[in-house]
Parts: sequence; structure tokens; C-alpha cells
Amino acid sequence: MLSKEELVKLFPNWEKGLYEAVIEHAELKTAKAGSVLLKKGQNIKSTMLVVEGTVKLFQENEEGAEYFMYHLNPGEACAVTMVCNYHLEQSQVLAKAVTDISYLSIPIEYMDKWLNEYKSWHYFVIRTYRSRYEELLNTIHETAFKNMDERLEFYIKRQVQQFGNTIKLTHQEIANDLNTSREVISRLLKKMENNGWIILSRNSFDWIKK
Amino acid sequence: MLSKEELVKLFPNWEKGLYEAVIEHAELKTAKAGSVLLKKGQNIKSTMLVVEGTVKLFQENEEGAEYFMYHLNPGEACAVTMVCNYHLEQSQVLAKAVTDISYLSIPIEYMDKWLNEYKSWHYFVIRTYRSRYEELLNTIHETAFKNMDERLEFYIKRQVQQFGNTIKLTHQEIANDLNTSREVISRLLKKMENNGWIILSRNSFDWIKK
DNA sequence: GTACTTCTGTGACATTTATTACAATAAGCA
DNA sequence: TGCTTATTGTAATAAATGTCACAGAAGTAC
Repeated sequence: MLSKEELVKLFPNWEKGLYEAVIEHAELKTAKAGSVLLKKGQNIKSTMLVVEGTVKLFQENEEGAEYFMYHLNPGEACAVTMVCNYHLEQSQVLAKAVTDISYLSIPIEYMDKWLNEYKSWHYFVIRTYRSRYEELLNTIHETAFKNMDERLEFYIKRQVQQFGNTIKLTHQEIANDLNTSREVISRLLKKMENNGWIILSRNSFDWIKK
Repeated sequence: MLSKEELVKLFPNWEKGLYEAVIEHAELKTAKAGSVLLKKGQNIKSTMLVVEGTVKLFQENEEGAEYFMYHLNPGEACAVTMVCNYHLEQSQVLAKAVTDISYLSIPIEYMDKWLNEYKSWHYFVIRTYRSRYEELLNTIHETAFKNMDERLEFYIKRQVQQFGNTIKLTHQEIANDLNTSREVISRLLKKMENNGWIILSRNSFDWIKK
């Protein structure tokens, strides 16, 4: 388990008792890069708080296509799993580890309990929902109003913010995240290279636009 | 102001004290069909709980295009305005009255106060965020994965659910909500009529698909 | 090195959506 | 009634995106 000091760093402004409750009841788990943390349709049994690494959240359709929505970073929680009743709730989203990660897993029965016991948990849950709601608004903004060239640029900028100027993704992976075809991405990236925005390599490229 | 009985009908499962606090501090306001309740970029000063009528939530872009996301009905609240800090928060969305409406307006300073005082308010806020988050997921699902014909069908079905089989909208209005052009909607509606799904009239049409 | 696989580049073409243009019809109003 | 405006229908064309086909380059396994 994490020490209280480590928890404070990740989740500031919690109450003393909440740190202790987490230490007592949460389990520290790890997952390999690429592994699926939550499937669409899966029953939610525990809440996930990211400790290390990056998680990617997707909307999934009937054919298994995966549309990227947003990242979760250390200190952030998966809103979808913060369920405050005992009814079986099913996940509407797909969550995958981008890097090797570690996370706190908390059985959902504590959701209700802690909502009653810790004010700071309340605020944490509400802040989590609010910020994820805002991420979805951003995603809708891109998807509803913009063409693929601008959506790709927005996508790349989010990657840069997360992982730096070198983007280690194949064209196919990007195409999957944006629900388009590999050819479209290849063509648009080539155009960006011609514009001096990126330098292409195999399996990666660099964002050099100022 | 509403009576306690009316409040209980709209917002079941609140605590006794919360009903009284609402009666004391909320203002019952009305707005005409079509009026703007919340603009993008506007500072949020009060929370809105719908009492009567229907509200439409939009994502708005830089040019003023309006992309429809979801409806708010009586007993539901606008998640965006449920801000739990005193910092100036600006609205990311546009809210409009579809019909003549009445709603409760609560100054945001009570958000924090009531979160501390009423458990049932906590749950209400969290449930509101959760359900709006899920609505956004639905919107993303349609926008990201489907072509205009299916998106239009989904849109019409939501209208039918809200207002019944007669849809009183012009093609232009639908086109605005889906961020496409009027001609595209006219063509697709004509195709639906040929398929026996709808009957077209001027300023409205009927959904007759079983 | 050779064989094999994965990734990238690119042309040709199909489909979907957007734009332009204009006509026809219905409703509103002087 | 006749004029005006809003709404709808539709064709022609353009632009964006999706699909198919295939070739070459780079990495991997043997």
C-alpha cells in the first residue's frame, strides 16, 4: 500500500480519516501498458484512482470500434466507476492503460459509506464528475464541428501535452482513436510534414510546430 | 414559490430541511419558449432546477453554430450550473427553453452550504452529474460513429420521446441542431417518407414507423 | 543474408456530405 | 385578393472522407 505521504501528494485536501480509510480498504494494483481496465458492459465492482501512468478512456461501438475521449492521470479518478448505489451498474466506456500503471482499487460498497462519512470524498467525487464532463464537452466540440485535419491536430496536441513532442503511435493506432482509416491519417500527416509541423519516422513522429 | 408537496413530487427523496431551504432561498422564475437561459462564456451565478417545460442543452462553437446535446425535463437540474466553489466559473454550454418553462433559481453560494448540510443534496448533485455525463456519452456515440441518416433517426426518436409523434420543427432547425445543412435534412426526410417512416407536412412531420 | 511481417505512401475510385442555384408551394399579411 | 416571405424539393457540382489496391521501406526472425 501507499504511505499516507504519497496519498497526500496525489490527493491533496482529503480528510485525515479518509486517507486512513483508503489505506485500510483500497488495494494497490498494477497493470501492463495496453491492458484493458474496464470493458463496455462490464459490471462495476470497484472504483479506480490512478496512482502512476496514464489511462485512456474510449467510447466503444457495437462493432468494437474505439473512439478516444480523454486521458486519466495520476491523482485522477475514473468517474464512471464512482457509482453511489448498489444496483448493478454497467460501464458505458472502455478504459485501457497507455503505459504501465498502478492504481488504487476500492470496492464500490465504500462509495456510499464514504459519501456519508467524509466531506472531502464528496468534493472529490463531484470534482471528478465535473472535470470528466468538461472533457466530454471538448470531445464533442471537436467531433461535431471540425474536419479531420483539425481533429488530428487537436489529438496530436493532447498527445504532446501528455507525453512530449515525440509521438510514439502508428498511423493505424491514431486512425482507430479518431474512428477513421489509416490512409486518411497517413495523408494528413504527410501534409503536416510538408507544412513543417512534424517530422515523420517509422512508429513515431515529432511535433515541431511552434 | 412552490409548495412543499409540489417540490416532493418533482424532487423525491430530499431531506425535510432541504425542501425548506429551497423554499426559503430559491426563486421561481419563468422564461418564454426560445429564450436563452445560459450562454457560453457567461459567469455562473445560480443553479437551475427545471420545474415545468423542456430545456435544450447545446455545445456552441466560435461561429455561433449550436450542436444539440440533450434535453432537461422537470425534476432535472443543469449540471453545468452546479458549481461548488466561489471562483468565477464560466458556462461551457448554451441552454435554451424549448417550451415556456418555469424553474428554480438558486444562488451558487448555497451549493457549498447545502453540500455540507444535506446528504440528499449531495446525492442529487452526483446523480445529476452522472446522468448528464451519460447523455454526453450517447451524444458522442452518435456523432463519432454514425452517418447523418442514422443520426437524424436518433434525433427524431428523442423528439418523439419528448413531445410525441408530431415533430414541429422545420428542416432548417433540425439541420442547425445536427450541424449540417438544410438540404441534407430535406433529402433524408424525403427518403424516410418514401420508406414509410414519416409523413411530411409544412413546419412539421409525423413519425409513423412502428 | 533471406524470408516474413508491419508500417507507410500513394493513386484510383466510391460514398457521404456540403454548397450553389433555382423552382414550387404554402402561409402570412396588407 | 395579390404580394411577400418562409419553407421545401431537387439537381448539379464540389469537397471531404472512406475503400481498395498495391508497392516499397523498415524492422524481425531464422
